[in-house]
Amino acid sequence: MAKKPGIPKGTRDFTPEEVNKRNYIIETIRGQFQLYGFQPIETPSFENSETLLGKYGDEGDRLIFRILNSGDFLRKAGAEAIENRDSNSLAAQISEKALRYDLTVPFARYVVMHQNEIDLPFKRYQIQPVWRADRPQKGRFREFYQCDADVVGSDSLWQEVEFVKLYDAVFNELNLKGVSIKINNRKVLAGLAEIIGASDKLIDFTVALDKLDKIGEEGVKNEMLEKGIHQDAIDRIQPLFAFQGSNEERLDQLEAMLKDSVEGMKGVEELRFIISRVAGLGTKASSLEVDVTLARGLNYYTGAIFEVAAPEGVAMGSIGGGGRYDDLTGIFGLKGVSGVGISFGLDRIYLVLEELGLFPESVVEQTKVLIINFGDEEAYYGMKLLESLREQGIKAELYPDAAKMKKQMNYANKRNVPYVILAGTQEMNDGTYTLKNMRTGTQETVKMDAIPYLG
RNA sequence: GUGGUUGUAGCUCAGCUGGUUAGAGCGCUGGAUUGUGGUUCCAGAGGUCGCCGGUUCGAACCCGGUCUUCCACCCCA
Repeated sequence: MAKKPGIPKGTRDFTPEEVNKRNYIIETIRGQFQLYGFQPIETPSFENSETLLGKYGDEGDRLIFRILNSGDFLRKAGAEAIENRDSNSLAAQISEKALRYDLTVPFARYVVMHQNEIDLPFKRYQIQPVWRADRPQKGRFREFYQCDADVVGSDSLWQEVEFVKLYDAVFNELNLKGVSIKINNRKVLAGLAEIIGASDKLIDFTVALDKLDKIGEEGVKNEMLEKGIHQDAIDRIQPLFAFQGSNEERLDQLEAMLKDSVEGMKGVEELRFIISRVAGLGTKASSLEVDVTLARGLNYYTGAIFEVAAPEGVAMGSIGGGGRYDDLTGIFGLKGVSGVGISFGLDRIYLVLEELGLFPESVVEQTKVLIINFGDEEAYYGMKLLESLREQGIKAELYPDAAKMKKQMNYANKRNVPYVILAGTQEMNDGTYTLKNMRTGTQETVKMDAIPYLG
């Protein structure tokens, strides 16, 4: 007997129902991307290792799936690395390809390679799976979809405003209310580090600050101390731990703290612009909130930083993120091209919609009409009807076998098919068919050429 | 990558300090009902107890390893 099959940790099969629901989300996002003027591209599922490695920090490198070379690669590998059991050195010699880790770096690579065909500013969207060798948890997989929209070649803050509106439009169409779009700015974080004399510890400082809602004020302070940030420096940012009020009030407080930092003040100014314009334009399903503790993607973000939190009460990590990276393509040799973009986490949005029961019923309904099969002659009769139904755009099918009535009805019932058509010798003689509503149980016999109204 | 947790029928779960042929509900198949499903009744099928090894007269239960699940770190969609 063959061993029971399985799939790798952190991957999933999707049932027809799940695929339908996923497609509903994808089509909603895709539709809004197009409405906002983004154009689709796709990139390979794997890239040259050197394209990816070193772009996401040490932590990121660890999570990149690497692809073993083909052939007898060990023969060519350096004996030294094997002898010393040096995995890192050996890996570089026996693996030269790696699975895509996100969609942003491949996009940067794309822009550089296609720079002569692209008209700047270039707005692209991309909906594809990415892979991370992470340890799975709820809402965290090793294979998952990102839905990205980015613009390169424009420094305008109107892009940031547009992205907030885009987020809002998608969540509104998905009927997902109460989403919170958090925004921060790398320059503000850099300014804070600067005024406390910890510019060299920017990453440690912000990573600690980012954990405020998780480990609390004391936890954050302890972590900062552990990272070598002095107590008197921490005291100077004390107001951060008691940040309150409206976005404007928070920005006022920030400004007061950052008045001696040119960079910090620039960050506040940028935030002010985005906040005020979005406030003026309004949002439907989500709210935009300044969150000074937000510190994601610091390895490449240089301006705005976005993170999207599910509505309150839903235990889920962020369902989206993004930000601005000046010089996005610099790592691949094309200087002076700024990029800004956002990402939707399809798999997490799915879990949130599922938890809140927000999938429309129509997403699951597939076939509208099932024609019962009483035998070849009757099936032939039914086929003619099938054709006209399909011409009307009504999803319809014939039960392929002349199985027992009960079995066929049961099949329709379990698959949630709302209508069944019965056409046997009686109907064939009269030139009619019988249409049964499976929800109400009522049925009527109508002329063969009458297309049913299926409400 | 670190620490913990989970795994028994298709699904959700019982299963006593280790002791005969491992159970329930739901689902599934067939029948009651030869052109009428969802309700009801009757009958039936389905499990190498995640996998490998060990302890024991005897293991679903104890021990070790491994895979998987979920959780906390790390990090992140």
